[in-house]
Amino acid sequence: MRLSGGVESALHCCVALTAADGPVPAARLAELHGVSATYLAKHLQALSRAGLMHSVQGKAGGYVLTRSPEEITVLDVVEAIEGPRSTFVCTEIRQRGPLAVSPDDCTVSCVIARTMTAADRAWRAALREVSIADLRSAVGEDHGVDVLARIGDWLRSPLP
Amino acid sequence: MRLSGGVESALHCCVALTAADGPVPAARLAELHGVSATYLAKHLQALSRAGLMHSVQGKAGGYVLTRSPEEITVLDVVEAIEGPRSTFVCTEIRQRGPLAVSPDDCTVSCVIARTMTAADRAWRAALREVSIADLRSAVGEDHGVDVLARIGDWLRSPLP
DNA sequence: TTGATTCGGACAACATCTATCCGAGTATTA
DNA sequence: TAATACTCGGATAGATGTTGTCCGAATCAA
Ligand code: SF4
Ligand code: SF4
Repeated sequence: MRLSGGVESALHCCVALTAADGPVPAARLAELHGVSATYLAKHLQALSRAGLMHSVQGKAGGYVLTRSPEEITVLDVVEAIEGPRSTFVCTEIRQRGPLAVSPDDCTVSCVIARTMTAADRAWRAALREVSIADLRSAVGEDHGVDVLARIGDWLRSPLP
Repeated sequence: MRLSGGVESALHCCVALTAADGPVPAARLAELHGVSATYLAKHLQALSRAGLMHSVQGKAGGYVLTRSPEEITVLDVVEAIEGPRSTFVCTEIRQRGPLAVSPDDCTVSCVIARTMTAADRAWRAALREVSIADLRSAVGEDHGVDVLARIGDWLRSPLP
């Protein structure tokens, strides 16, 4: 029950992309964050499949956010990386064993599944409340308002 | 990011134990639920280590709940199986790369970690609201009030 | 004292996550 | 226009954690 580490990288990349005007290659984002370039590319592909960003191929290509930062929630990123499946999967234990209840009495999911699903929804609701724009402004408050500008400049600067 | 399947079995066992007066062996609980006996034993050991139930060895031994069902929450069971660690682990990406922030500016956890931790707390809070007693009463409402009595009778009946 | 029965932790098989590689495709540019 | 350099994309191995199993040590009833 550990969240994939790629979620953290993906969120950082989304925030960094808000500071860039043009497309940014995956290799550049990986160097900025000090992570594996090839592995980060895999996660960026997942974000692209989910429609959060679209890729531009060719010499000056890279990734660009499709929507405005206010329209992308943390939940969108998490579900793009982890998949939309719920954390709890029911195996219908109540229909097994010597005292199994008949499938006719299982029209509604049982109380255990209901409890787990409710908790899962609460988790997702908390993630949906925060947008990439919120993250960006909070980063500005924590580390100075010019940190985004510095990131933008570094992304535009040519590689040595 | 899938919850361990053992959580489901463990919760069912806790509810079943509220219907039994004396200790119940792991093998009996496994047969009742139609799951692997040796694997269920592993999870019951975890619950025992967490102090939710205590084991009685010997001929008429088994597992007994230590507290009343009202005093055991679903969160207690989940944390006993999954471990108390948070779902999100921070790797301090902001301290890496060419624009790394100095550790002096990292006295407080960053906004991404704060968001993830808040969502994790919401998930745990939802699980803490439901007790084993709540599950038991809900099972009675869903499948008839006598289902608990039938489970208790079956647990007491001798093996063929 | 005997003996059957139980738990407890140590041991493989499987799945998932992590990390990597090279080919397909496109805008640049001479 | 044709060569070219750069990009993404999915297919491919390795590490980690989960699932499932086994047998020995301890315990209580007879
Ligand atoms: S969690 Fe609920 S629905 Fe799933 S097997 Fe258990 S009783 Fe059935
Ligand atoms: S910026 Fe936040 S989530 Fe990212 S590494 Fe730093 S503390 Fe962790």
